[in-house]
Amino acid sequence: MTPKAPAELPTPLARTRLYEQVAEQITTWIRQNGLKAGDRLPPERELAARLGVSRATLSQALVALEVVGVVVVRHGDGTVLTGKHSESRIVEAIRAHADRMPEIIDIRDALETKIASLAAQRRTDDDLAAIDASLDAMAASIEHGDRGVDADEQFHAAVTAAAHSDLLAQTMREIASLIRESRIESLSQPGRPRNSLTGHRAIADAIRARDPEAAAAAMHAHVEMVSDVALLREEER
Amino acid sequence: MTPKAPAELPTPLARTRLYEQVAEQITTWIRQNGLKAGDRLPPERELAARLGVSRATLSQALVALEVVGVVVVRHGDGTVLTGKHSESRIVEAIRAHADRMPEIIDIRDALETKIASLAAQRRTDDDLAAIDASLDAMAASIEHGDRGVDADEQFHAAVTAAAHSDLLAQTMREIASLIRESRIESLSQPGRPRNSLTGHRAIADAIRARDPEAAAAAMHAHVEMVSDVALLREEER
DNA sequence: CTGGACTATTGGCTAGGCCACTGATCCATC
DNA sequence: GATGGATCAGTGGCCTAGCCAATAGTCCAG
Repeated sequence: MTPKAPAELPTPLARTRLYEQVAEQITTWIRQNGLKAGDRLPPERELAARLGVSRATLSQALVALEVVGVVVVRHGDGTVLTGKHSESRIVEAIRAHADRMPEIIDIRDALETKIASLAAQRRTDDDLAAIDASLDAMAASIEHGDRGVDADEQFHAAVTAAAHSDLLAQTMREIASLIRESRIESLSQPGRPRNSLTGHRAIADAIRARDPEAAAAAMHAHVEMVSDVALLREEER
Repeated sequence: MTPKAPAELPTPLARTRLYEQVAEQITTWIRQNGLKAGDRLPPERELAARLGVSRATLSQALVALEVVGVVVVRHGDGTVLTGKHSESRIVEAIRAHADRMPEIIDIRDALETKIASLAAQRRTDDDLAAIDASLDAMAASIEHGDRGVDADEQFHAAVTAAAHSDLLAQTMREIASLIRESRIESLSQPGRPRNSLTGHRAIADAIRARDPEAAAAAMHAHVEMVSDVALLREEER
């Protein structure tokens, strides 16, 4: 409604709570000193004093770390580190290694191939309409000389929805941010958007025909095509 | 080292911290009153009084809920709910629906088939040795009339390791607890452990021969066999 | 050598208080 | 009328001070 959004205002200024900073300090301290599972943090009273905060605030930070699974606080004993760290999250596991593009492609292939197959079996007419709509959007986007990143995501989201599996959708969502990176890379290649659109059409047709094998094959080929770029880029460095 | 573990001692007694109970109460309260994203929690002072805890404790509970992403606490304004809930975690998403056995099988099929394929391409001799060892363990286990649940897990873990993909391994780990349930079901069927062992041998042979397609096919058949039971059980109720 | 009592250490939780931020309202100014 | 400043009530942020409760180690009696 705002009459012409004014470019981009400074920034909403990300303000942090004290406990967040404290938690941050503690984790860096853990990393720097190379503490491992089973090691103990200093007593709350001492740690609070050293960090210059009250015990209450430190306690909040420990609650946060406990929820995330970095430490476990034991009444009367102390605060000990767990081995888990925050490794329970898939994405972070990868981000740590920075460039695991091949692995991303592996899992994407595994999931999307299955998703395509299921979509061919389970899709409703509405699902199909959504998929077709995303194809149109991508075609239009390319017409305008755009790369069609959004439309690309829209297509994959529509197919995923058509598979009617919450778990698969959930897992895809978890690695979505990783996939997005490779997606942008790929679509930046000259002529790639058009190839991608062709691939999408093949997948859509197989789903329309309710042919699981063809859908899986088409999706597999599509993911492979994308991987070319990503892998190439990987070797370049 | 303990001379003969004494069956199963009572229970370590799961003690909970007050803030956990408070957080629990708040979430149930949210659910019962059907609060949605954007709605506000009562002021801390009032809420603390109503729950019969101090503001400090309530604050800890709110930190926990904030870390999990249920609420966002705004200084000077109030505590508002986010729409995210705890849906970021795959396992919990499923546990909520309790019996999503078919979905678990879908994703297991997607991941393990790919893993088998990769294992066939990338396995080292050591990987193969580990896989063979798990087969021996399962055979021995069955000899003893056991169901071989542990050996079964060991086999799949060995294959996963042979795929040399941290991301896939990580994702498998995320849904491991869910798979375990279906695994126990399956192996409880009479004669099933032996069938399972045969399936494992076929997979191992394909990996030994470095034949990705055969490995994928064998794994797919294996997962399908397991699904029979699980799906059957699903229909029974 | 076992079992119980004691004690120092450490976290759990509360009470009460002051400060900082937010949003609404009102009003002086232009 | 619109703008910008001042004010105020409500709300969270964080602190101090203190007592309670659990733990683990020590020591002693049996």
